[in-house]
Amino acid sequence: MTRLVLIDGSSYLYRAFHALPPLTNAGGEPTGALFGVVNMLRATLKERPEYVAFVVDAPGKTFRDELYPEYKANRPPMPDDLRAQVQPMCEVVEALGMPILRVPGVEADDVIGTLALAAAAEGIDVTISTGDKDFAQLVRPGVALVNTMSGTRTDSDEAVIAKFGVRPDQVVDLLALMGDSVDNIPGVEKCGPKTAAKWLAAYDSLGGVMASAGEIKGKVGDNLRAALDRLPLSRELATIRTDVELEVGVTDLALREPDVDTLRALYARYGFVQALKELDGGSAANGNVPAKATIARAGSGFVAPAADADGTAPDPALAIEGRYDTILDAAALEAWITRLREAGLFAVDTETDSLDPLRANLVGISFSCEPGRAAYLPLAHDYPGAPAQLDRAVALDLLRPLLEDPAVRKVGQNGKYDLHVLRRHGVAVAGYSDDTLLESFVLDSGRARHDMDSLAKRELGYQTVAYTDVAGKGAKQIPFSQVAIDDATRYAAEDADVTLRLHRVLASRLEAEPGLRPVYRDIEMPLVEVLARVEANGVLLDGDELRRQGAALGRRMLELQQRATELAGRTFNLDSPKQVCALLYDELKLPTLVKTPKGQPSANEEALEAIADLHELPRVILDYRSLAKLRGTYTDKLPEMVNPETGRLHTSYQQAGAATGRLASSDPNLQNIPIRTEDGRRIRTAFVAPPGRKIVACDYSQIELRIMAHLSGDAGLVAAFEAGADIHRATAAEVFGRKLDEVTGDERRAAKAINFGLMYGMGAFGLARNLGISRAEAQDYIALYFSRYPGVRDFMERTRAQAREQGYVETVFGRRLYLEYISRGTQAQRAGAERAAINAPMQGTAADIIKRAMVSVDAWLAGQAGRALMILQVHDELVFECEAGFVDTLLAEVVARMTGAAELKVPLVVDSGVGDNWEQAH
DNA sequence: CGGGTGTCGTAC
DNA sequence: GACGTACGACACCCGA
Repeated sequence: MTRLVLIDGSSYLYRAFHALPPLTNAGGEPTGALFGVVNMLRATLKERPEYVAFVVDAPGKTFRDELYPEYKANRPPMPDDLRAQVQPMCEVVEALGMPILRVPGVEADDVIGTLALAAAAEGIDVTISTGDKDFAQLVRPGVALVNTMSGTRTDSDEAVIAKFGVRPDQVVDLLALMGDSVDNIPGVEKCGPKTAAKWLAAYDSLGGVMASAGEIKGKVGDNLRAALDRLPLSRELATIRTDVELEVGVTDLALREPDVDTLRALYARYGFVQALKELDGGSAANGNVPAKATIARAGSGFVAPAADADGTAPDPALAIEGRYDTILDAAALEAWITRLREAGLFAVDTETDSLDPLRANLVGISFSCEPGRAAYLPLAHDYPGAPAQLDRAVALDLLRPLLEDPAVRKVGQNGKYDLHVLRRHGVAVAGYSDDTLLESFVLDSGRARHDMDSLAKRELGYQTVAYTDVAGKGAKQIPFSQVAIDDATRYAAEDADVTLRLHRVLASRLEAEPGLRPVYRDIEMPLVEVLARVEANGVLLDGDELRRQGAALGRRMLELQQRATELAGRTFNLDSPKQVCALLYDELKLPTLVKTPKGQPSANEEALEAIADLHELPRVILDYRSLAKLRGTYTDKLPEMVNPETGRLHTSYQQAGAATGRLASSDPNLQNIPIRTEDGRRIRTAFVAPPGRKIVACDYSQIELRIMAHLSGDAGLVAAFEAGADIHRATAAEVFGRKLDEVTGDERRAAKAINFGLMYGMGAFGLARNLGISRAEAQDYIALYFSRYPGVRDFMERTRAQAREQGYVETVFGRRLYLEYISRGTQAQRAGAERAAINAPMQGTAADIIKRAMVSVDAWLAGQAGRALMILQVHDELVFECEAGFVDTLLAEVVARMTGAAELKVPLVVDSGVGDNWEQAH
């Protein structure tokens, strides 16, 4: 299909100017905005569209100034440093072969709008490249928006709705209601995107909103009525014209061949190293940049500060002056490689341009094999005036034998990240033997933070250079590739240096704890690479299915919203607990039966459920909320997170995530995908296997209760599990004095609540609330339970005592959880610590067991040539993607390895399922 | 506009 | 005060 890309030049120039630091080239000319725009243009041209136009505003007044003299009156004049970059920008655009359009009397927006619709009408695929949200009004079949700076694409009604909460044809209405302080367009006071979208959802259009202005209550309603006269004008100002008389047509906008010589001269003049490289076919930069004669320099030089009063006393020997090299040529790199190899163990750290290791580009690597001595190897620093660096592929080829040698040990801080990055750049690291994050986690889970800055402060009394010190923060943050190499060396080499020093301290502490060593060496370290593989495998997501579900949920939400408005007699934000409380309790005078932890009236599920018999509204809010949750957290978010490189969804597992030893999952969290309700469970149908493959799910049956049986040794509980009984039914039979087959549904439900409640340290109060019975009855149940399972009572008492005496509790495999508040702090804090103490051995042992199973299963999978992949872990469940013909083999092997991961006093049982998607596999 | 807090809700 | 471990969405508030 023929493509046309329309670039909103003015928008990018302004955005790049504000987003990037005030860079200059060697001659002192400002280049920051130019640099941003050039990078954007290079990215755009990679797609080689047939037609392209770079559209900028022409000087002079436009029809909008005629309509409204105050239009853009608040705009400050263009800063001189930006103005100076306009001409160079046009030269680069010309040299790249792009037509530039400047039309007097209208704005660039109107030119873009007109061309976009004209081209789309001819069947051309139009992409508008802009950072300006106003263009969402133009989205329709054949017209898409991209924002190259943020990497977002808006190409459908659904995408616009996801972003703004309204359809493309409602965008101008939304903009009119909101107003725009930058362009000085008046809107409705206190009406932001949320309020405007809500009104438009209820009344469809600006006309509808204006006609119903009388119904809208509150201060914003008054503001709306005050603004009624102005709104038509605001709407006109916000409307992008699509009928401008133009002298050019789409066919005049063909992309020409670039003028390479001119480009080379321009890039060299402004110091755009990366762009130059690309121009010359990706080879190292040539004579236009300083020759690469630089040698490794010693001594960026810093002195570690003395420990702060609140830090533990540092070993003075550690506070030595660091000597950090920057490696810029092959000779220096080879010298370092020799040094690292001879050391036998070294710390390594990668620097990249993203927190997501599955998207990050490698910018540099640092090493250290001796405290205070480290090197940084920059590979892709790209800013005006950046020195020539070793070619990334060449440097990695030199490093590969070292990094892939299992006999040379590597230490990292959260090395899973670096393993991912290096793997994606063609290096399969071997010999990854130690991780300071995990050393700290195993030594001190529960009491301490394990990030490098905290560790350095606590263990070394040393304040590291913060990332934000070199890269800035918030809107001013720059990618690491634009950090000056000297600053980068100071930061990155220090990371490697500190990692190595931390390892020395933590490894010797670990050495002194024989009970903890196996947890670290046999469970956590082997798991690092397993998790990296699981994350890299990812899961295939049916994004269209989720988008369909999201749209359906949206329709139901709209109905509920309208119903809520009727019942309330006014509009309100259903998503705001505060507004819901004001409405239900202040206006409708419903009783406040539940309070938040801070003592305020609550609008949570329990509270609304409690008043659902008194009024129809609480039920509507509850229904709305359950749908809003699914849409906001899952159906709309997950498809956005699919990795474009792999086409799959990759979570990140935090190995030091939960103090008990459990993993945590994030970005996205795939450990809390719904399953309990039908609407929720449907989301799992979108976690699919590709053609010819199946999803296989294997989960431990009642693993924590089995561990409770093991730890307590309670004869009754152990016997029940050995008999293979339905444990909740068996508990009910014991507690209520029934035969197994006489247990009623309610009795089993109560027994289940007791079983789970006990594991969480719940008391009579909680059980009563849970089961809707009196506290006295709940107390009776618990007493009865303990009389039938006396071993469990003893175990809990023992655990509490151990926690108080030692300050920690242990899992079956020796993992410790320290409980800071077990013998100090408030009464509530101590009670909380006791509950955590009771829960941790069970939750933590379950975590140990599945981690061991994962290591074992992964070792087997490694020999199966990809016929099956481990793709998810959800605390007691492992999920695989597997060739259809290999399912039986996989199941046999996985079940054996999961059940064999621990020898307890009761058997471990694994349930499994197979299907085309995760829902079916249950 | 970004960070921090509060509230709510999903999983095991 | 009263059920353990997580992550994350949205609203709201504050300060730049």
